[in-house]
Amino acid sequence: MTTLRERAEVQDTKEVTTHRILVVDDESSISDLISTSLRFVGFDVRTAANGAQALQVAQDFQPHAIVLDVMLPDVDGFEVCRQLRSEGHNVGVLFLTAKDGMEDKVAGLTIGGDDYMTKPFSLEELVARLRALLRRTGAIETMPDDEKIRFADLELDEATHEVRRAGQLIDLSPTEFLLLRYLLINADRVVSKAQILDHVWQYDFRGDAGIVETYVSYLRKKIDTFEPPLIHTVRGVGYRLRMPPK
Amino acid sequence: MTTLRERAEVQDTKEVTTHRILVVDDESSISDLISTSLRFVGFDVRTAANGAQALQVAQDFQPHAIVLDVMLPDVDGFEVCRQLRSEGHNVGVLFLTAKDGMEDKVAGLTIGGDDYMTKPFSLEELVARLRALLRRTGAIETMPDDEKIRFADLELDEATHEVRRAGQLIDLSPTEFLLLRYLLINADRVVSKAQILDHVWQYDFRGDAGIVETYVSYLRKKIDTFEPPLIHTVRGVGYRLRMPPK
DNA sequence: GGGTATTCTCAGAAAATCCACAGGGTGACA
DNA sequence: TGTCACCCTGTGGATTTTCTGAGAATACCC
Repeated sequence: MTTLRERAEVQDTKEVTTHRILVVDDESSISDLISTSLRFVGFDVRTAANGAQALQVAQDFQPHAIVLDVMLPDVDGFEVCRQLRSEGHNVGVLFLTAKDGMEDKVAGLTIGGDDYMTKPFSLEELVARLRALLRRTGAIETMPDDEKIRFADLELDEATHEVRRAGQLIDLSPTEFLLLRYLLINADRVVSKAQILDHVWQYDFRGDAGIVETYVSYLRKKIDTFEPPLIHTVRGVGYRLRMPPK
Repeated sequence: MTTLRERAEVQDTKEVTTHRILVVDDESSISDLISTSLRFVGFDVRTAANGAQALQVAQDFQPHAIVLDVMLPDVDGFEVCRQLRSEGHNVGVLFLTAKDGMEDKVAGLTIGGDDYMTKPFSLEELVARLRALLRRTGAIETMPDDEKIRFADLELDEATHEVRRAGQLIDLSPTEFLLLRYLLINADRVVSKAQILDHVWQYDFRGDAGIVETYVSYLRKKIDTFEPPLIHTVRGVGYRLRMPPK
């Protein structure tokens, strides 16, 4: 399996107070991928490869949130979660599940402030969900407006998943939303198609980078029919969200 | 394989705190080319020819960044990277990949601040990407303005890929951008056409040096329509960016 | 189940870029 | 002032990159 890594961005959203995240997964490729990604956006990350280890690490790491695979070699994720809670750890948990029949079961078990995602997922989404989780569990105290990303007359609301341009509501598909979000987070800087692919698409996507062009085209049709256009292509390099040059 | 046709350049941007870079490639022609180039710009370079050696050297060299070919005789670059990280080396990696079937394997290379380039590349670009990598991984502490290179009323922004003359935005093609960047880095110094060719063009470029004249001409048409002209030719020697003598 | 939305591939068109080449300029120097 | 080497720049074709529409495959929703 490929180890994922690379590049440069999201300085904007670096965590101010560094939050501690525990990542629990027995596949090292996955936990590497996740922890690299989370570290990069500014979290303090520790990993565990099984339930026992998870409990142990949680004890002295005292994480603010846990990314927890439900399928572990020893006990399953739910059990780990239960034990943590009974030991008084009051942390949010983001469950990871394979894409089998389990989904409903997981959904039922994530009653509190918890959440779950099915593998494979996009790293952008992982980060977004984790932040939302931290907010819900009070680990991040948030101003009411804090969940909106703005650029020019463009506004993206994390909480409601609404996007507006010039006040007007715009309907985006999930992928379009993630792409726009990534562009917004990196507003004004050039991001390459490879970067976009790595962050917005599921980590096991093996297709061509041409898909990015297609989605940029979709996005333009939806948000850049307004004036002025905000999505600009930097030939040979990538794309960039920017205000019209003055 | 090409050797550097001429030496001596880029003193301006010598690293202040010398950064240690580990170059890992089994083709000695490539690793020579790279390490020579990096040493010139002021890095402290060490090389390794395979994965095992890389791990070993990394251990006592403690590099700030690694230039890592993914195709190695023993283990592949991804594995090397993973092992490094699991040993606690928290360094940025700039992967080098061949232009062929690698495309799908390339997925995920830009996740954690790392980057990749496909061979063949231009040395200018290598250095630029490496610097960006060091900035991202915090090995270079950066002022917000640090990604701009200025000379007179000329300004080149690495992050946005914008170039301005007298505040006015100027649109450059990728090669024009690299060329201008090279001239800017060597501002006030004469650079020969051979040097330019070696640094700006891909290292396997087999064409005529006359191409440099063509591109200088392009550049002049775009940035030297302003007064005063900044690109000066030093007959028989090369080109030089300079302010008009008063 | 059927209809709709979404994702992704593919391929042609359009545009930008790259590069070779060649004629005309220009500076250096005798 | 003539000559020569070097340099500038326009032309044009090949190549690369990007955009976009059409359609197949899939997922989602009622």
